[in-house]
Amino acid sequence: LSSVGFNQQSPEGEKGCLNSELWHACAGPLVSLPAVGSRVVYFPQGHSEQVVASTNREVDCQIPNYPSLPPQLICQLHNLTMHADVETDEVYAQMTLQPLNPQEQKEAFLPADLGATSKQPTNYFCKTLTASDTSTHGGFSVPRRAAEKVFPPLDFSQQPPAQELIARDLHDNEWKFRHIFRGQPKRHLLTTGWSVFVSAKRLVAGDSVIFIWNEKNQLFLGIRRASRPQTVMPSSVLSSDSMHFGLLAAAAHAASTNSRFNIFYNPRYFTLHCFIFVSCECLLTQFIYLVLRACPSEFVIPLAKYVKAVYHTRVSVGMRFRMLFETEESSVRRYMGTITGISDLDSVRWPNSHWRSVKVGWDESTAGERQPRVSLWEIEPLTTFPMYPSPFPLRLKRPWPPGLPSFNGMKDNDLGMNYPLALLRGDSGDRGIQSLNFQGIGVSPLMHPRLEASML
Amino acid sequence: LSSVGFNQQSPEGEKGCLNSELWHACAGPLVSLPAVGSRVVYFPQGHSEQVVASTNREVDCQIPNYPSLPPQLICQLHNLTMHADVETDEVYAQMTLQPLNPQEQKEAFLPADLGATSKQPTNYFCKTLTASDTSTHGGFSVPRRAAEKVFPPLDFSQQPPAQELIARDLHDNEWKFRHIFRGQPKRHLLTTGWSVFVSAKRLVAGDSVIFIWNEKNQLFLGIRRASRPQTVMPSSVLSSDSMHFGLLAAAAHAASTNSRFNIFYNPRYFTLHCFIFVSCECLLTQFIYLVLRACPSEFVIPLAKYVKAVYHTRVSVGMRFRMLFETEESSVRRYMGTITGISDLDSVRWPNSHWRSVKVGWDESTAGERQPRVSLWEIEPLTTFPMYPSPFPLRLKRPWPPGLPSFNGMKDNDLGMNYPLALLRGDSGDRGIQSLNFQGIGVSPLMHPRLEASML
DNA sequence: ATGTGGGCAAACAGCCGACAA
DNA sequence: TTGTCGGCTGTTTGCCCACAT
Repeated sequence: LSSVGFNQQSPEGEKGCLNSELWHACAGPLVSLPAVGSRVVYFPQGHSEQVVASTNREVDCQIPNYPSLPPQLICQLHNLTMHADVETDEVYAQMTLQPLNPQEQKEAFLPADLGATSKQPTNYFCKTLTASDTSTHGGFSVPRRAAEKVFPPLDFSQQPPAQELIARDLHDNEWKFRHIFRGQPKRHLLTTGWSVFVSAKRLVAGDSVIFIWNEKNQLFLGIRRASRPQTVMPSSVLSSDSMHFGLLAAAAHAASTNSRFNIFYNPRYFTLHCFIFVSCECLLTQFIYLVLRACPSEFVIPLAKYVKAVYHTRVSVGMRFRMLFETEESSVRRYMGTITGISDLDSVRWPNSHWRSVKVGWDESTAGERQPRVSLWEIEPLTTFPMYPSPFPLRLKRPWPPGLPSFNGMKDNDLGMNYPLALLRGDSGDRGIQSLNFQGIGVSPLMHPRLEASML
Repeated sequence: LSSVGFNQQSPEGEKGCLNSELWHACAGPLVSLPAVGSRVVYFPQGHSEQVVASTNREVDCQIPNYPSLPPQLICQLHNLTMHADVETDEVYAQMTLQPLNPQEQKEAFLPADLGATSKQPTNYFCKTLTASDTSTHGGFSVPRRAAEKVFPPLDFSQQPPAQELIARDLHDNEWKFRHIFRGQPKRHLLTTGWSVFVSAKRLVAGDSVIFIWNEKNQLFLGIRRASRPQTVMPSSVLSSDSMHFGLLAAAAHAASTNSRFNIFYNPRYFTLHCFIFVSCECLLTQFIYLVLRACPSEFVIPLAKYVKAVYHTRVSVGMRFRMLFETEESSVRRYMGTITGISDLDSVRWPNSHWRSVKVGWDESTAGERQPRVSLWEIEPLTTFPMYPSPFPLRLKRPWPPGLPSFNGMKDNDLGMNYPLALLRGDSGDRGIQSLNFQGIGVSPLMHPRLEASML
């Protein structure tokens, strides 16, 4: 009775039956989770970075070295549960890891148990909400192909055709919507029930909704907020210094006793990379800012991935590579770059760590940008043939306006595979948007002639 | 640029100019903070308890002993800032502590620098919100004496008398209310602006609002939620095991290097004490549950308080004592009990700790209840004369219903000094409420004859 | 194909005194 | 003294289409 009113821990966590497809859809296309039972590599240094990201506090005290804690621990993944924050619906995973003993460690390098599960659902759509979608004046405008693909078919003999949709979110809450096909020209709309959902989830223009239609004819829906982690305030519990002590001490203790420990992995805390381009259009200089989410800070990766990258891949300064990025519209793109150095990120505390040991330069960034660092397993070295700097990329986006999150002139397609979008900032103001905004249906983003032409 | 959108740390914390009176009013009458510069005693064990309370997770892994960490650290309090959670307005404090070196420790016991600041404001009122107060149908009914005491006087030549009130909350946000004196009979009301406040703070019936009128003729307002900590979900950042490692490692490191460390103190995470009574009324057995908030888990206390309690007070089993409690309506009450034992709470990990070393029995609880534990400095031993068990106390309250937080049949007075309230649960259902609900104006709670009669 | 806005009806918010506890 | 309610407006919500992109 001393814990009256404290039983708020995510109920879906207790049951452990959170919908995996939906979780992955919300986590994004780059996120894959190691398989339960497989061997993984855990990087305390990367874990530390995530704590910095989530507490928004750098460590400002002297944290001693933990001699028993190497920069990476080879572990057995005993348990993995997917969760979603009750307040914000932010997805995260809890993992139970057990460091292998020295004997097991040696054996670990022999069999390559590859095992990463990334069940991106097939029948789903993702739409970035417009001002109309989130206003109280109306409902939700469903992209036609999306509605046809993931909603149950309407009875078109009715006038107008309409039905009730029931969808479940990550917490297994039920949401009911009236789905109607009307208007001139005809279109799919969600009316009654939509605004309740918008206000309950506190959605604003720019956020995204995801609908999934699975094999069992069940409908699910999730949300992805527009790059602003909401919680970012564990405050009042533990100082960020103590948190860093905590993760190091927990890992060190587990390593020295070969016992299990738990970590939380939040795939939506990305490493942000910033690209800046200078191009010329309409005889006016254009500055193009591009902020991309790289692979999330994966501080637990499959052992096989680590072994392959560290022991079976030869990298050297000057070598060219490709790397996957998630765009603001949540599709995947590859960017190219060159390795400019290989060195310790923190040679004092974490000597000989492979975590972000590779300094890189991006083809598209100006020389003025500081070099970001990546880890070996994040990049795909190109050894076959050398490439000269590629033409300017297409997935451009200006940094999120710090104030209100309103959108103008944006276009997305209807199935999550968005087409390129270019927003320019420069002397000619927003005029450039018009000339670059297009729908590249059936055209490879890398090959779209119009944008390439406009950039050079 | 890698921290785009992450600057959400409480702005008032940066400036450090949060209104102290308001903070204390929200923290409650039992909370006092040590003075900056003074010497305090820090209990890692108590800190641990607060982490358990805020994460709602017991430690389920084996945490090793930290040999360099004694059960209590004598520290210098270098810095103390008051904060309020941006989302929930929950108050908390950050303290910077520096363990004294052995030489300083010895000296510490000589001069008794007493120093606890508890600036409970004088001109304030606290009202528990009714269903009418929080409904969208109307405004806020201001208790007459409260309005006269803390609101600027109305111009009664107007018909009806009305004015605009501007009050600031803990985040220095401005809230405007129309204050009007009307109705038949006449009463003070807050109308326009009130519902905006209620929905912005997500207040429900049972929560409390506090208005303060200070010497500079400024009006402040704060809230206190009805015993349900809202956040309780640091989740997704660090496992509770790691948090325990963290607080211990941080304190141990600071102790061994005599360096500073930071802690968060959340005064609203109380120790809940549960009292159960059995009485007879209307020929039906009545079970009366009483849940009280004890002194909060004060794991940082003034050194003088510690020295006095531990070295200058003689306690023994069988001794009677009094202890302060905060009631559901946020006034202070003393309850009496008897010391039933003195022993380590955790003799393995924290031998010879004074943290909750005193086992007690309460006069009002039945024998079936397990004995709670208190610390020496929380109680006030009675050495003058022995007392037999006091008549049943009056401040009764049934445990908060787990579901919706609705109130019925509650009465509070207008100045935070609430009068007794009795709610019964038993075979006769809620009928008992009627017979026990009263206003004891001018009657000492301990002496109210009607309730005493009804209980025995 | 789909975002926005005007028109309109129904629902809700919110101010008032009456009444009762 | 103050909590709740019925009565009564003014505002908002939310469904419909037209129109523009």
